[in-house]
Amino acid sequence: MKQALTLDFETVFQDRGLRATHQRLEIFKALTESKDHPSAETLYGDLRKKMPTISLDTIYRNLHIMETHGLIIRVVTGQSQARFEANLSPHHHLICKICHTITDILWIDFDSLKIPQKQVNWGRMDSKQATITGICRNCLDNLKQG
Amino acid sequence: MKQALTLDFETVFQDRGLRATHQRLEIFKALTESKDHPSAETLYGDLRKKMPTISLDTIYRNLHIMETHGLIIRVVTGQSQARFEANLSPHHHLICKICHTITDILWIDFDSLKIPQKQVNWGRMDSKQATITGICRNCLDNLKQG
DNA sequence: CTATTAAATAATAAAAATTACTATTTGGTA
DNA sequence: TACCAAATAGTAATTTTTATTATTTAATAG
Repeated sequence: MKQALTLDFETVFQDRGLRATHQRLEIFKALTESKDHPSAETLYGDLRKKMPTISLDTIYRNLHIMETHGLIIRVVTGQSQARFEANLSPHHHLICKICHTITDILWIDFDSLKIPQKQVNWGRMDSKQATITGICRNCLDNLKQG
Repeated sequence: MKQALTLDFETVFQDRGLRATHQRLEIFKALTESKDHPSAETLYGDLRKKMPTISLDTIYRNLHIMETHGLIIRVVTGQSQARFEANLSPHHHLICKICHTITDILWIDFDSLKIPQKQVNWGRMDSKQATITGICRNCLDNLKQG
């Protein structure tokens, strides 16, 4: 079972002419297993527990490679740090401006919405995404207390 | 006419208990007059032509202050550089992933869309924004040529 | 199963983007 | 006109990301 999963990850890269290195597999696996849209720095911290010698450069390089190969998505935020996810199914984001938590949501009504007629000649549109910003319940509660 | 405009800008800050300094007025004016969602660095380059001694720190500090006072918006992008605008009316963005140009669009159908019922308890939602990413007509033409 | 080789990595440095520090200047008020 | 807190310029320090290079490793072919 676990063997089969590892093989899947390997072929994902090999099918694209990319080497299935240990670091690369672990970075991708971490992204597929996490739901918190980690930054490069966060991934670095997490992965060093299992691979103490992994370098931050390797994280950034592989995130960039996976992004250009469409294996992961760079989440559109207003933060300075870039955030990533491996969830490629159509979904959208709730972003808390206090704790910077990003929550995935489904929004079928938005997915089926047509882009305004006026913009059809803008160019090639690859994806449309909705971002809702505000303050999450948890941070709201903290504000009331403090 | 120009005098009246200057007075308006001044009261915008004074009403909020902020000093109407020359630098602050010029930064805000530059944002209200530009349509290209400039970054701090871009504003710095532009403003230095008229105010050679203005510092980058002043740009960043004032952008942050204006953002927290709701006078400008930090545009949600996938870039490392932050981008800003003073257009506060509801609108959305087309972002070219080649030249990073940001184009404003109106999208009334999206504006009137209700947020999924499932998420009503997430917290306090302040704004919802649609971001469409792709490659603009200009960059598409360049790709075909090169 | 070993040798080969180009791709990938670790370690480090550099660059880019943002924030902090401090002496000086300035806008608003008295 | 003088005062004073707020804001600025100049500089340094952080944070975030990308580049450089010697070494290691995955894929392959013998």
